Amino acid sequence: LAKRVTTRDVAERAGVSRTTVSFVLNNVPGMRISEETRQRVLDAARQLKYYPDATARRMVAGQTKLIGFVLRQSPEQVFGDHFLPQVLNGVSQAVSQYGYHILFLPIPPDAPAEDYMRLVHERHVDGIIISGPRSDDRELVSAFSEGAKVVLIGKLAETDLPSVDVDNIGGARMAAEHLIGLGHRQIGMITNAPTVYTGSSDRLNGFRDALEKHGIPVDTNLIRYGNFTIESGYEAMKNLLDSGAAFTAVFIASDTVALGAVRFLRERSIRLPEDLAVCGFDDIPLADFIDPPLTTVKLPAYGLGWGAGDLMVRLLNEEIPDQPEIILESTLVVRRSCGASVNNSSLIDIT
Amino acid sequence: LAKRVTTRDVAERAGVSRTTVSFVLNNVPGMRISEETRQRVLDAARQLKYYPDATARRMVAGQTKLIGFVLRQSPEQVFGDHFLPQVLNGVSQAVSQYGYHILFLPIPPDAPAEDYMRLVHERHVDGIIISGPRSDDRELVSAFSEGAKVVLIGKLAETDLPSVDVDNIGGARMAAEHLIGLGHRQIGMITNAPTVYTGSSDRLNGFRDALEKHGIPVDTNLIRYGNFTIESGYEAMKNLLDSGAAFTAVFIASDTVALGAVRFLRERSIRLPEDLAVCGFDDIPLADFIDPPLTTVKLPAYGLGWGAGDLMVRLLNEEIPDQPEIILESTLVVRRSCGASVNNSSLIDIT
DNA sequence: CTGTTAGCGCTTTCAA
DNA sequence: TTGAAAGCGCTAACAG
Repeated sequence: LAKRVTTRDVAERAGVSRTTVSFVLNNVPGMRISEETRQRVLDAARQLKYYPDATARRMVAGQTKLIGFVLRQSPEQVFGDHFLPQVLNGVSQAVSQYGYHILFLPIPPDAPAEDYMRLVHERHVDGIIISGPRSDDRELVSAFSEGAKVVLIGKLAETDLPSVDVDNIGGARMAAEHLIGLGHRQIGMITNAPTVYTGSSDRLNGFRDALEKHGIPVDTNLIRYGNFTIESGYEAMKNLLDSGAAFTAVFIASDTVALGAVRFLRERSIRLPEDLAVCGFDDIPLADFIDPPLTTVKLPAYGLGWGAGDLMVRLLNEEIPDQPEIILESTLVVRRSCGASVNNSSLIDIT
Repeated sequence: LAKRVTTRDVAERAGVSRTTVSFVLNNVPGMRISEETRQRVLDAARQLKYYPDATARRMVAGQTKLIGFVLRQSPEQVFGDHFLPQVLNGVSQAVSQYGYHILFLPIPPDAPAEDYMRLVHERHVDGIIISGPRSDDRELVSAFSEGAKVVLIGKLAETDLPSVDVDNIGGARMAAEHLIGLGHRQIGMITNAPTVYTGSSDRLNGFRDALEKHGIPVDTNLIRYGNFTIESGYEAMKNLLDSGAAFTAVFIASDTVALGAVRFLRERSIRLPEDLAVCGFDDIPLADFIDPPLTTVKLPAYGLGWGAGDLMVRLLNEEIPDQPEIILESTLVVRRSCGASVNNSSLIDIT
């Protein structure tokens, strides 16, 4: 590598001091520099192909202009993460206009929080966005109260850290009401994950809400628990069906889990939606392609990322966000797995 | 924010100089420090919760320990990118053990190369990995020859930049031979994208190779061109079918494009694989779930990322890689869309 | 209008 | 075995 060109070189070439170079190149306001000197500096910089050194700038600026994006997921989860590209893109777009870059750090859930807290302690980044925080990531709370900039994607129970999340309760309620509106009264549910996850218990609660609101008793025998995976959906559905309980519809709080359930239903030759109505959650890309296309709740993935990025920038600017906990609306996407009339058959409507 | 704790504070507290602090904390070899002093320093650091400042370290080390991952894709492409999570994970795993972090930067294809070259010029990063370089990203070549560390995921025609890519030719050949082995002689093809993309023309060439090798004339009338999207597959298949040409199988060089094609075939009530055998490329997660499950060519997404990360680390260590152009093997995943006998029905085999 | 000077926090010769 | 001092490249008070 050729030796690096510094302000010193530019200054020498232009016959001025390093300060002047800095002033000219940064267009420091209030610093009136003669047009002639100015040009000399600019020319010298161009000829020498001078680029300011980011690290040196950070050193003096006291900030890195880097935001850590911590993905608290196991590699397997990451692989199956249909939203990551959108979320990442959202974050990136939100912060790039303010001069920030994204430091991407995948961390398995079983790794100690220390692994990513180092990012903030050692000042690799100005703040961190944590996607999928674990409920025992308590370091976050103390770090935040000590001034660290932290934004959650998802929620951490019993904390008031700045966060962006999907309206899981509302989304689940919407799904359940759709089923109820279609005339179903015996509705089963399979959660997306164990209820230790806030998102899971929220979806379960939304489901319950809707039933109660419509005077339908919640039957615990119709509830099963998924675990993120396709397999867990297969097992849960098998278990639910084999229990002998009667139901005409199922709300499955994860499309991925629903995939497994649908597989099992196919094996048993149970037709959708004729024999059983199925409603999912997430709207993964597959949802529109399985047979029948799955009615589900669409999550605003890009918005999640954008919201987190935007919130972080505000935090970094010392703005006190009026609303540090952002809840994003989700929308019901009606396809054919519930039996509702759909005029835009996915087989024809290509968008 | 509380004032930052520096080596000075630790030194003061331990009653030693900053130098000693640095020696102790970094375990500098050959520096024999009395066990007592050593402990005093360690204690002081712990009590003060001292963390070395990453930026300051970079400043003196002359390297950032950051690797730029540039995603040269439009936002729409990013959204539909099923491989990104795996690739990112691969890169991250490969470099993290060497102390590197990933700087993630999505850049639309129509943005000037300058937008990401700044990363290397201003030394935000020690090197960049470019996923999906544009054929006119020539700055990369000159930058590389001037010592910049660059690794491509994909290929840049007529250059010998270090790169990691999939064996598109071999993969397409494999797909075509599978079809031929099944007895097909009139085989159509829909490309994944215009042939200005190296990957596309490679897949087309692999397809041709296979036919020629088996003495089957290549019929240009059976070739159509996709454009990354589902819609383009729909149109291409429609066009191919309406042309009146006769064929019993189609090789579609992208599962996404194949999705559109399959939609059209369904509309025309053409059964797979009875009426027409279809083979895809990529093995996107959906491939196993559409009806019938799609036979396709699986790409080593994680390996792509890992390979790029590993290559970058070697470059950074000034190792001259014996093989700067890595070509990763792809594998044929036989499902049911081609009519081959499959003992692991996806409806039963849950993995 | 421009230059001198003092750091940012750390590592690392070189002396003591 | 430890400390003084220089310096990474830049910015920004403060003079001149």
